[in-house]
Amino acid sequence: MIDEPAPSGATPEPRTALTKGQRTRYNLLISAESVFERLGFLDARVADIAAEAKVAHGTFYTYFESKTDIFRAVLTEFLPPIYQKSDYGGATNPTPFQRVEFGNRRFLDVYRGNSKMLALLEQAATFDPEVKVLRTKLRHTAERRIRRNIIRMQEDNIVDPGLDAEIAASCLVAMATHSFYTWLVTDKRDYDMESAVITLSRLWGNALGLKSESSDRPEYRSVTSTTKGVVESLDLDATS
Amino acid sequence: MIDEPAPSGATPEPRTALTKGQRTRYNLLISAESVFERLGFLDARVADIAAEAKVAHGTFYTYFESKTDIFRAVLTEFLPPIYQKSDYGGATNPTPFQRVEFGNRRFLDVYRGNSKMLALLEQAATFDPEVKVLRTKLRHTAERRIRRNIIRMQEDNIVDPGLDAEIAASCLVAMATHSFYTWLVTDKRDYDMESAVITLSRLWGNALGLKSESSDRPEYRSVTSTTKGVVESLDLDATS
Amino acid sequence: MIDEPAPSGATPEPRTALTKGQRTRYNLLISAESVFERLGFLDARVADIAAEAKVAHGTFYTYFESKTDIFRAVLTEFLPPIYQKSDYGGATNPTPFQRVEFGNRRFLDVYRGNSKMLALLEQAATFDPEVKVLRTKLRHTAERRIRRNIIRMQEDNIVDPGLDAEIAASCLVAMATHSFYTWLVTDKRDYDMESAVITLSRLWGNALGLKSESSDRPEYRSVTSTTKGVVESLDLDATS
Amino acid sequence: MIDEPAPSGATPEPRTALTKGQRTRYNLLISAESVFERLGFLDARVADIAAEAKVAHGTFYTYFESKTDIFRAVLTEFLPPIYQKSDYGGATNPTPFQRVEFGNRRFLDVYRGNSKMLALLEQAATFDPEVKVLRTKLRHTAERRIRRNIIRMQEDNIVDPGLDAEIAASCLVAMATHSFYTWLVTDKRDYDMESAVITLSRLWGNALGLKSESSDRPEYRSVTSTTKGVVESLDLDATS
DNA sequence: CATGAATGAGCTTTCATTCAT
DNA sequence: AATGAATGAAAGCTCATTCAT
Repeated sequence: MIDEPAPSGATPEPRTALTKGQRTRYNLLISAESVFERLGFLDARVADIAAEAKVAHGTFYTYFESKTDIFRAVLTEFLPPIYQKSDYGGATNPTPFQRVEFGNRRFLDVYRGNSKMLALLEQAATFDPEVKVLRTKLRHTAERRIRRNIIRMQEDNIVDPGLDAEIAASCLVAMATHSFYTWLVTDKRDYDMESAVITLSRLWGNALGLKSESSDRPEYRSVTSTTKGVVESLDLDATS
Repeated sequence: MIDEPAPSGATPEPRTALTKGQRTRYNLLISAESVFERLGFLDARVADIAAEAKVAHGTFYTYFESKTDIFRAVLTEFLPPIYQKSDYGGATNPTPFQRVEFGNRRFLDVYRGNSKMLALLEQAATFDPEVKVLRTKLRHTAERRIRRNIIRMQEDNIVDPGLDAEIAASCLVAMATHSFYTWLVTDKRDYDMESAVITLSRLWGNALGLKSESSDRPEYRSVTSTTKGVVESLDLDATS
Repeated sequence: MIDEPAPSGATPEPRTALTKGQRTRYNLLISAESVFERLGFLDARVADIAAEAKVAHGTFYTYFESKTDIFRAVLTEFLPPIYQKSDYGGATNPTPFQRVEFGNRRFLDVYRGNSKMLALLEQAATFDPEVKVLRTKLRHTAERRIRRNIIRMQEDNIVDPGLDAEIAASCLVAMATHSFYTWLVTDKRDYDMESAVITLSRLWGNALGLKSESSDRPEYRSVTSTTKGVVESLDLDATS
Repeated sequence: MIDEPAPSGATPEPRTALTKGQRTRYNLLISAESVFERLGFLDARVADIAAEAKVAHGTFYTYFESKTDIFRAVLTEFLPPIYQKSDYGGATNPTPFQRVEFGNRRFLDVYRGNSKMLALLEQAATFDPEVKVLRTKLRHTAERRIRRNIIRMQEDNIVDPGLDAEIAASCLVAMATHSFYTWLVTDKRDYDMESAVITLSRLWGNALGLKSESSDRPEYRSVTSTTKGVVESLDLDATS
């Protein structure tokens, strides 16, 4: 973030010198993302992508087999980074409630910064099996991490032990992702996102029956919002 | 087949005698539903629908303006009934926890019986603005009802008063609908749905900080499942 | 032939009233034949065929699935008639030599009147498996008939009994068809076809060791040419 | 692989040391033959040939002007040798019947060993004028030689003098080449080739009315098969 | 109302060939 | 000579929609 050469949004800049071919491929990817975001998958034409990348129509097919192919490439090469674990300096000993809120805030950032891409992901998942698999994989990764956290907290006796950890994880991920998806991607609701994150996190904590050892959540008062600390619980990095 | 409207499953049969034109229109609707479920919106062709309805290709356009038109008609005329309020006989004085569980069970039934249609709804909502509006309306109706219930229960002091009722309603609807959507429509997971409903309901109740006057939820034990009683909290009927 | 409405060359005129669709299909077939003959299979474009039939490009696909499809249709619907058995009035008791000559003369007529089509058949057979099958079928039908005649004549003791009838039939059909093909289709040689048929027939008769009971072939003199009588030996009608 | 031209089967190996450029050209030819045999002319792509020769796509055009160009080169540089006169040691004084059989046997060998190439030759001749010329030239060479033999034998009074030598030669070449082509290239018939050659040769001899001075063909018995002696009658070498 | 033939814009994809490096 | 990226003309095919009968 600090010493990197100014990444533009979520799309990562290639780090090393590129051959001419790699450069063209990269330009096509960037152009495709732009065109897909502007027109959606269905209305986007290969011609649009090629034109935006300033290459001949046929050049497109030197690098990608089809519109679907480049679409998947955009998702697989540009999406994962937005889910990468981001460490955040000091923040010693976050309470469980804080961790939940950190996680949800991280989610908010991801949906805020990539709403178009995520809308594309959902759209394509409805008709492209491979994209569906990608989406399922991302979701599973998130669920797995949450599930582990729930189990650990159940062992620590600070979470309702009557909950099925796996199903609960699935439900909570559904709540967080779909809420943000609804608010930011499909419905464009004008909720105050600060309040929304706090409410969502409170529901989440309540749902688990979360009891901090040191009673970090004062009964019926808003949690203190902060983004410090390592976000672990919601890391969706598919490769981890 | 010839003199009977042949109702099937959730699709409502017309109640009164139909003119020939109405009959043809109805046949087209039924066929469209079948074709859309089989092929998805994008791969379905008007020709398929006409063929399945045993009418000439051109006849289609006597009744519907376009493929999108009949698609919307299928959704608006066949979907609403699946969200109809279903009263459930006796069941006197259900506890709040029971009501939550009843609601979620009703949700389960809806997703179980209409997974294809609901998948179509999601798919079409990603590229058809009118369908998107329809989906948003259905969701709002559900959220409104939940919100009212939350507010009422907050007034009765049996729900966490620190929660923003509107946002909480949105989150909880997201959790329930998206969980079922994931489990039954997109991922086809083999979770035991009985356990899933119970876990989901428990999370829901916990999230709200639900306290029954008569302590209806024994600490850390599964709720008794029943489908009797009137499902109010999740009624999505857009007309109500 | 006499009371029919002026058939044009080898292409048969439809006999009954045609619906609009059948008329269009027929026009496309006629146009396709013309275009294929003019440009060959490879250079012919669907657009050319549609244009020649004066229909929209898309109309083509109402009747045929692809260029290959209509090509096969042209061959299967227009070729078989050119091989149909043609009776030829009186000519009582043709001698075996006369029958051979009749057959070859019939062959000549077929190749003369349909050289373009037969060139197309050969061309397409080199890359279209179905056309190859068609060609093989036509050839087999011819071989079968010749074989039967050879066997019968061997039984009558007027043909070299040391010949394998099947292989001999295959060789003789190869000789006749490929000679005419070379002379008339590929090389356009300016041989006098009258002499050519006579020489070919004499070779054929010699090859079989043909001995007429009444010595119909005067030693070393040209046979009398005639086209009367029923041509049986070379009937290639695949349906018989 | 590196310092050897790797000759394979019928394809002639270059005899002298090659420059790097010549080596590349040769590799391209070998690769082209392989690719054409595998895919046919139409489906073969320049890219395939270059890839198989392990050179860059563009390098192809340093050596050949087009796909058609290298195709012709393959035919002219690799086909002629297969028609080379092959002397066959001792075999003193072959009878005319033996010579016919030798010739047909030689033909059989050629078609057996080069069916793919000969199929390609036929295919390309249907759409490439230059290849057509090549094919006609090969055929003419064969016909010329047969014609000379026929004339000589007619002068020797051992062949039917009523036959037009040129047309007869054309017919007999058609019979032999097209029979083998049908049996081995297009139809893949499972005739016993030994019997086939004998039948074919017998027909050939009969057709010419061949009378050996010393009656070399015992009435209705198979000729003795041998491949010894110089094959003259069917030598197709276009350069002779 | 029903028919079904006709329309044609619009998209994807291929690959022989060129050319700057 | 060799490279391999870039070119772009061409063609096939689809299918929602129209319309004359």
